[in-house]
Amino acid sequence: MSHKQLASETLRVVAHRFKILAEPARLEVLNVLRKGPLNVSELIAATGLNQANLSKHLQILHAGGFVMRRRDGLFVIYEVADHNVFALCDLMCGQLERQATAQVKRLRLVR
Amino acid sequence: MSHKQLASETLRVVAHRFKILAEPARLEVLNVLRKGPLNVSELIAATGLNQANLSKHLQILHAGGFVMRRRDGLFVIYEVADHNVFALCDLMCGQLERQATAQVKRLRLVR
DNA sequence: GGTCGATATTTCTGTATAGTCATATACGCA
DNA sequence: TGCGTATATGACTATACAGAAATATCGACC
Repeated sequence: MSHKQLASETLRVVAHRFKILAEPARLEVLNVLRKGPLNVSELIAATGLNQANLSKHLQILHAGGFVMRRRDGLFVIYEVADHNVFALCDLMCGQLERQATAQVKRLRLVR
Repeated sequence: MSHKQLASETLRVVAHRFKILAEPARLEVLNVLRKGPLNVSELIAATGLNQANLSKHLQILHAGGFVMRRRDGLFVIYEVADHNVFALCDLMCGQLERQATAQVKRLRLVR
C-alpha cells in the first residue's frame, strides 16, 4: 500500500467522523448529554426527536465512539464518551465568530 | 423567536460547517493547501480530482469561509483562510487515537 | 473583436441517509 | 410463561449531494 493510499484512507476516516457531527439532531443529543448521562426516554423528552429516529442517531454516535451506553434494567443510559467533542464544537463556533466579525469589519471599511 | 429555536438554528449552522469538512476530497484540498497557496491547476495536479469536481469543492470551501480566493491573471489562487481548521482535524485525530488505544487496553484486559 | 487557456456552472445520475411507520427484541414483573 | 414497557431494527420514501460530462464565463493576448 502506497503512502498516497494510506493518507487517503486517513482522510476518509476523519471525514466520516466529521460527518457524524454534521447533523443538528446528533449535535443536540450531545449537547443535552453535556450535563450528564440520560436514558433514551429522557433524551426523547429533552430533544423532541421521535423514538426510532433518536435511537438511530444514538447508534451512529455510539458506533463513532462519541457516546457510551449501559443498561439499567429496562432503560439504556447514554453518556458522552469523550468531552473533547465539545472542544471541537467550540473551535467551530470560534471560527464562525471570527468570520462574522471579519465580515463586519469588511463592511465597515466599504461603507 | 424562542430560545429553543435560536439554539436549534445554531445547531444547524454548526452542523452545516461540520458537513463541509465531512468529505475526504475537501479535507485533502485543505491538507494540500496547508503548505501554502495554490492555483486551481496546481490543485488538480496535487489532488488528482477532476476540474469540475474540484471547482465545486472549492466553491463549497469558499462559501464556508475555509479558503480565500484571489485572481492572478488567468489563474485563481486559493489559500487556507483560517489555520484553526487544522486544529479541528488534529482534535478529531486525537480522539481517534484515544479511542484506538482504549480499545487496545480493553482487549488486553479481556484476553 | 476573435481565439485560447483557466476556471466556473449546469445538468444528469447514482448513492447515501434522515425521517417515519411498523415490527422485533430485551428486560422486569405478575 | 405471558404481559407491558423501553429500546432497537427493518422497510420505505424523500432529499441532499458527490461525481462526470458538457457548456459557459472570464481574462490574456493577437
